[in-house]
Amino acid sequence: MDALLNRISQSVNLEESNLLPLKKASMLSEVYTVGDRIVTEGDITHYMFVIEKGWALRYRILDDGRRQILNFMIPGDCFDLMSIMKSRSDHSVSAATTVQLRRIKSSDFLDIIKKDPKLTSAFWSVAIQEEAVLREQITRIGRRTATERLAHMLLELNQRIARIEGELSDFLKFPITQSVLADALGLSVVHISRTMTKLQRMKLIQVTSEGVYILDRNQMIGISGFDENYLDTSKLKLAG
Amino acid sequence: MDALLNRISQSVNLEESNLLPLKKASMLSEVYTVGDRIVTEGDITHYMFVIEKGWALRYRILDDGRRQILNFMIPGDCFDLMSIMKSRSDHSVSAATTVQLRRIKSSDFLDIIKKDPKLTSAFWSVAIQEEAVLREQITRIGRRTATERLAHMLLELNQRIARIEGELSDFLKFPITQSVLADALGLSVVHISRTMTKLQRMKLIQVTSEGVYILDRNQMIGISGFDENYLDTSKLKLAG
DNA sequence: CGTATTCTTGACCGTGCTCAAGTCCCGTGG
DNA sequence: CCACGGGACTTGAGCACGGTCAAGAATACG
Repeated sequence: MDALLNRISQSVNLEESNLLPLKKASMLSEVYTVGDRIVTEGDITHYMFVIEKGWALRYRILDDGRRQILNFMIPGDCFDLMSIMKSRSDHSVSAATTVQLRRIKSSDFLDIIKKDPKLTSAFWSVAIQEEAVLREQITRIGRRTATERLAHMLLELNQRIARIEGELSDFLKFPITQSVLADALGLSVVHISRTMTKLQRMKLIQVTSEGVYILDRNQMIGISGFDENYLDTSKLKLAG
Repeated sequence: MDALLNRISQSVNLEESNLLPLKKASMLSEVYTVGDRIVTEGDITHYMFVIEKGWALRYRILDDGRRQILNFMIPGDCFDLMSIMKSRSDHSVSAATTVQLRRIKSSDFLDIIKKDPKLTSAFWSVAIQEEAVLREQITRIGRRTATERLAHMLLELNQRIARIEGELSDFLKFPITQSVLADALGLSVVHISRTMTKLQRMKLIQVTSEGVYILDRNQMIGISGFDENYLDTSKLKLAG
């Protein structure tokens, strides 16, 4: 429950007590390992999921096998909030690392948040952020160069991790292959490799098998046009 | 109110009576003309808007002037549902044609939909579709070629118009300059022009000053990988 | 009717792709 | 413990898709 609490209490002052009903109604899922599919395109899921541990990917596959990663999901991220409408999923979700989920029946979820305005507010905030992440992804792949895309993506993930960990670290633990990164950024694997090398030669990052050190954040921000206020929802509240 | 009614009654059986409270609490905006900004990045809007007439654009501008159109908004589309969280807008909205809006205070909107489960359901559905449109945009610009992107975009707009007009027409009234189309598809104006010409030479479309005739829908679908079930929300309902 | 914007077309260029070979790393089995 | 195999990453060479620049035509607008 910690992942969820951390996530949604950024924008709304929640107590453990607000989460109790969710906790009761939800259960931990089996553990998924790398590559396991959690949701398949076309499915109707009857659950809302929260990532407790690990990273997951939302993606679509085109007829000829091309893959587009829509976004990365990290602990505290929720999906599919939209399952409460019983619609078919237009994309798949799979585990990028070992993943532990918490799941709650859509109908229970709906009942619970309807009864607690703070929870309603919290999940609206989650939905807002989800859309913001998608919009950022659109401008990234639509109008930025390869170098900008990569730097921007690393900064975004670094920042999103910071929000759940409570502090901004210069080390981004990054369990993602270059092949996944390529499909996220609309580039080829080869070009991702070259671009990573380029960023390292520029002394902006250092790559290890565990992740990426951000050596010069200011210059990274400069070349990528990253917005430091991105996802700053600390001052959100429900209209009324 | 017709635009809104048409839009949301696809997924939920709504009567005029469901909309009455919204009608009472909302008002028609002044008319915007081409290029007028409706929302500016960084604004906190206190209103939810519905497009009654005309087309609008959501977009972001990068520091050096590059522009990315996030999506096209047509009659019946709503924004910003998210204003109920009082967050700053991370993008701008402007009129692509003469635009007439209906606006309703976020707080009133929230009160009204909370009282009517059908309305709650209807607007969840709107939010789902909004996200689906963004995801489609990501795969389009991330993993499709210029020709595929253009054909796919035309089919999407054709389909979205069909949903509000009630029937699928082979003529798409298209009030958009190639410059806007370029910024939507992550391409240059010059390349949009060449690609339109190419589609015409292939006898897939015919372009007039008023819009685009879709001459061979099947082949268009074939080359673009368009999903005909896209946004088919006719069977959605609220979990419970 | 003149000016500005949009669209078209050509020539050239460059970012990023493809193909291919080679290295590194790690897990598995002999 | 080493040999093997597979996946991930790197690097080079050549190419192509789409960008840029520029000039001219068409269209819209004041």
